[in-house]
Formats: sequence, structure tokens, C-alpha cells
Amino acid sequence: MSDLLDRLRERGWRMTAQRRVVAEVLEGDHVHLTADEVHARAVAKLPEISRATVYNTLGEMVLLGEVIEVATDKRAKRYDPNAHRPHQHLVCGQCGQIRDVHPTGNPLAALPDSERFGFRISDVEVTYRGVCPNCAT
Amino acid sequence: MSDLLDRLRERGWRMTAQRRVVAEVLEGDHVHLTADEVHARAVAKLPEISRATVYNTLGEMVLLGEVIEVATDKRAKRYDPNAHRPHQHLVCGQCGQIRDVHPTGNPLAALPDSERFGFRISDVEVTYRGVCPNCAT
DNA sequence: TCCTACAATGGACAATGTCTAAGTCAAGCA
DNA sequence: TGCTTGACTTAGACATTGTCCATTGTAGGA
Repeated sequence: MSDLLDRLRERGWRMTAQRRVVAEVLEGDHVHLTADEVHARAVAKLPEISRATVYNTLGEMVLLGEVIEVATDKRAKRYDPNAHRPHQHLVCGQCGQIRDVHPTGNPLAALPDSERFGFRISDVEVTYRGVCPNCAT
Repeated sequence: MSDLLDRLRERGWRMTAQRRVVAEVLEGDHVHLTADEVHARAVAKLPEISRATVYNTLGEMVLLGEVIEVATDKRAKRYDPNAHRPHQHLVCGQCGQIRDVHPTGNPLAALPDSERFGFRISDVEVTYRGVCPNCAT
């Protein structure tokens, strides 16, 4: 059921109730919660979990590459558990809804060597912005 | 000299010393300052300028499309006055340096209709991440 | 079962951004 | 030039998001 928990255990993570809860909250596709939302949902399952623990746990998951940090809006970072399939994000500027999308081609290829200024490039982040059908009424 | 100021005046902006200073701070290419950095430089030219004014002024410039908000790192937003030429950003993960780059092709084209979920898409934001020559030693 | 290192807690602190009430001033007009 | 007016600025309180640290708790191995 929980691939995420299994992978974490395999990496020698000590399994605590808190970490389990955070991982559970993040399950599923198209999940893009802020740290605060994760905390709120975690508290619902485990009332005494602290904010610092949620931040720590999310931070560790990001370091391990199990979760991706997304900065789609100006406010808080969001956390995306769909880390094992490369994808980009489609954001509604009105309601803030976020969808995972999978463009064709490799966006890295669009950047010619002459525009790389000697950088060793490891990653591209693409965010499409627009208005979703609901908000477009 | 200051195109930005001229354009703002044309749009009926009341020209104040504070707004002039903020616009001056933002002049030039490859300028990507945080609001706080803008404030610090503005204070150097006009000591009594307040933080709120800098935030207001930057916000208004963004609304007018004269300046772009960039969220390349997790911390503060940055402000990019190079709004009239479409471009993307190349960020060094170590030192945080940011460069404007101009990829070939239109990144919008990479997203097939089937992946648009009915959204009306107006904008794409692309951030390349890597390590700059200086930090790569 | 007991130990110990790792994890969680909670609260202070830091950084960034927003709001408001009151004062100030740019720009149009007589 | 000197008013008038409403837009602009100010200072600082407040809100939100994230980080740190000393203390307490506990998972998992011996």
C-alpha cells in the first residue's frame, strides 16, 4: 500500500508514528499541500504532532528525493509526493488549483549551449499558468 | 535614459521621489533583487523611504507588467525589470546567482492539448537549475 | 528488558510580506 | 503663484511561513 513508507524504511529511516502520518497525508496523485496543510491533516490523525516535526520530516523526504518542493505561488512552498515520474505543473491563477502534466520532449534540449554560460545544468522546472475551466465561466 | 519611468508616467502614475528611486534601483539587465535588497538600495538614495512603499511600488509595477516576479529560490520573491523580452532563468544552486537566458522554441508548444485539462494557458515559467562555473571548481 | 542514538516537542526567534490610520505632497486649476 | 484634493507615504503592528535549540521521548538493537 504505502510505497513511500517502504522506500523510507529501506533507507534506514527510523519509523515513528509522526513520520508515518506525514507520509500518509502525502499519498496520492495530484497532491500539492503546503507544509501547514500537511501539519493540519497530520494533527487530525495524531493530535500531538508538532509543526517542527512536520517541517523536519518534509525536509528529509525532499533530501531523499521522495518528495519534490514546488514553488508555484508566491506564498508557501508545496510538497509533491509524485517524485518518481518527471512532470511539470499547471496552475490556475484564480483558484490556485495545481495539476501534474507531462509535456512532450525534453525541456532541457531547448537551451542551446551558447545560453548555458558554463553552467552544469541538472534540472528544469516548468510551470504553466492559466485559468482552469471552472474559473473561466 | 529611464524608459521605465517614462512608461509609468504615461500610464498616469504620480511621480514621486520614492517611485523614482525604486525604478532607478531596478534599471539594467540581469537584475534580480529581492524586495529587501531593493529597499536597502533605495534607502541609500532616499533614507526615509519605507518598506511598505517599496512593497507597494513593486507590486504596482508587477500589475502593470513592467516588472516580473520571480520565485527562483524558496526564500523571498525577486523582481526582474526585464519584462519586455520573454526569457527564462538559469539559477546556480550553490551561490544563488541568476542569469536571464533565451531558449529556442516556444515552451508552450511542448504541452499537448490532451494535457491541458481545459485550462486556458497564458504563460509558462521555466527555471533551469545547475551549478555555475565559479561554484563548480 | 535496557541502552543509546536518533527523533519529537514546544516555544522562541527570524524572515518576509500585509495592513491601517494618519500625515504628506504632486499635479491640476484658478 | 498658491489652493485643493485625492493619491501616495509612513511607521509600526500584525500575519504567515520557516528555522533553531534544549529538553524529553522512543525505536530498535544487544
